[in-house]
Amino acid sequence: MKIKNLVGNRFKERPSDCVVDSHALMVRGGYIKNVANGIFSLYPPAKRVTRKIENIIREEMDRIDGQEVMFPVVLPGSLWDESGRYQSVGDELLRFKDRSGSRMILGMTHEEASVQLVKEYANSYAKYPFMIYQIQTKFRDEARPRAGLIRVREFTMKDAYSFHTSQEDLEAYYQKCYDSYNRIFARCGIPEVVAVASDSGMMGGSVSHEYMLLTPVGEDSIAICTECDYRANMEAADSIIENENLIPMGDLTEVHTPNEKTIEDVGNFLKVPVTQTCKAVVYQKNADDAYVIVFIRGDLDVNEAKLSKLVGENIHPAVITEESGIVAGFIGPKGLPENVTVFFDSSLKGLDNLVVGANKTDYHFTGFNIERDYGAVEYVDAAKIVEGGICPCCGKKTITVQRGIEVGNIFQLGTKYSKSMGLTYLDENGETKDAIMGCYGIGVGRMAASVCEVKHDDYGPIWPISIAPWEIHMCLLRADDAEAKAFADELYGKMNNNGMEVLYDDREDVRPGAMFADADLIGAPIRVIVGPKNLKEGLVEIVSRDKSISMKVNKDEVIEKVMEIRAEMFAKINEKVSE
RNA sequence: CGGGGUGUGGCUCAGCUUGGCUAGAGCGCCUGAUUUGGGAUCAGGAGGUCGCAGGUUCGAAUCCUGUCACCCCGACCA
Repeated sequence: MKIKNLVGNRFKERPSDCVVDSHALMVRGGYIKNVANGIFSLYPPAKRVTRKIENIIREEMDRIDGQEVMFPVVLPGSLWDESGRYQSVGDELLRFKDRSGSRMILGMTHEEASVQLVKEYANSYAKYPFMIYQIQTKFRDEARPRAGLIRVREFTMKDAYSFHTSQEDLEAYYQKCYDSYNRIFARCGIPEVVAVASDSGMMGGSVSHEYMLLTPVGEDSIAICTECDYRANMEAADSIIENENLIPMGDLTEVHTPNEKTIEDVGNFLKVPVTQTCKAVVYQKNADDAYVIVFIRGDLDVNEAKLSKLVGENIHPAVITEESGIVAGFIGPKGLPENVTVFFDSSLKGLDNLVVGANKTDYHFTGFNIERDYGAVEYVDAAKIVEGGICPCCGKKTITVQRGIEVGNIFQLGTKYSKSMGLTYLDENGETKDAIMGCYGIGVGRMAASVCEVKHDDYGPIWPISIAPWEIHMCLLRADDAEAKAFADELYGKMNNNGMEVLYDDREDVRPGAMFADADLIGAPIRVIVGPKNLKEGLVEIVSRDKSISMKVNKDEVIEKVMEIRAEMFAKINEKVSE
């Protein structure tokens, strides 16, 4: 491929609306073109990167006995009625009607389609276990796409579905997938991706993991223990709080706290540490539904994902109305209206001298003791884990919170879809059983952007050789020099004949600086520079994009040397790939 | 969905507060010349109904109203 024929412009200046580096570089490098909010076209370099990622994924899925299939992008609403998700999923599921008025959807995930596909086939225990996967376009009508290819509405995803006859078999396969994913990320040049325990959200099921690439640009917060292997999405992380009573237990006293509404204000006003206060956070499902109030230690935040699980449905911060009988800013356990559901977070356990609201405008209680003044309660875990908090695994105060991009996930679905959609089989005893399922996803475009995000410099991406759009970028510095041109053309031909992937820059009238700037944006790991000056001495320059290699070699040994460097680069990547 | 911001040639932006002749600059693009080892120089040139629709006005990129799009924060999110 000659760069002069490459479709797509490269830009010197950073587009003003790009916030993250991968987005800016992929626009500047002629990788992507925005079509609509969260919808992109890919230029050849991006397509070449994603194709390589897809091929690595294919090889690894096939390695764990996956069979590639293809589901439709457009699915009938009725199929999603069967699982109940036509109703239960929110607006990110794009619903529309076809010409006959039938309800249709754009596929955002394919559990339903996968069950539909195998329902007739998988009617006997003898057919199990098996896994099917596809690499295909998904559409999710995200509320807020952002950061280039990292969060989009339309994207390519590998999604896999496994089917089993026992939980043990699912777990064994889940482990295989877990390992397979680590191999995929290592082969794509990002072995630093970590698996974290996660909340399974709308997918349902019990056990699930997310694969996170740690970067400040990431959208998810992850609790990581610096001592042991504990890693969990903030949404799923257990919060453990040990309390000490700094103030001796006193009598319940109502105090006047005019206009002191936030718990920090009240604490300051009463000169009580915020860790000896109890705040109330009010939630509800919808605007007209009953209130759910969580009491939690004043310095902590409620984890809404965990709370939703406790409540059994998705809840959101509530709008408190006058007629509700709830006194915003002065809410306490004592004297609440009857129709509210109350939770006590375990962070309050063991505190016997609390400051709480008195359910009366401008009044709080001091000396509040939950057992004595309210009654026995069952504490729940509804708090967000905090930096420096206690590790649920090793018990030390070693939790750090980092940001990450979710590049993949795996779920043990159980029988959620097989039960609702009637995927059953006959076991050895002729009994009808529900199939047990797992599902496994990887976002291809997001992965490309993520790699760019963690492997780049100011001038462009530094692609790992396994997914680089081209392995070799050859610059001919003086295309007007007949001798140099002849040599470079011949070298280009030979490299092509040797099966090497070369992007050849033989543009005339382009100065070296511009050529190198383009090469930096393309980000090929190996650069071959042919120029008359070196050629006079029989030399050709070879450098690596990451600057770790810089050498001049005899012009007759270029191919040999490049092959050697290429092999070393692959070897370095494969070192990190576990068996 | 709530809050904030921005829409001016392909890209980055100025001009808008305080309305006024043919709407500017840099980059990119085309032609020619001179150049050529880290984004060349000179000369000439193409390209914009200032997001769109109304309104105010003798006159609107500029003021008002509406609308659309995009970006950021939040909510939401396999």
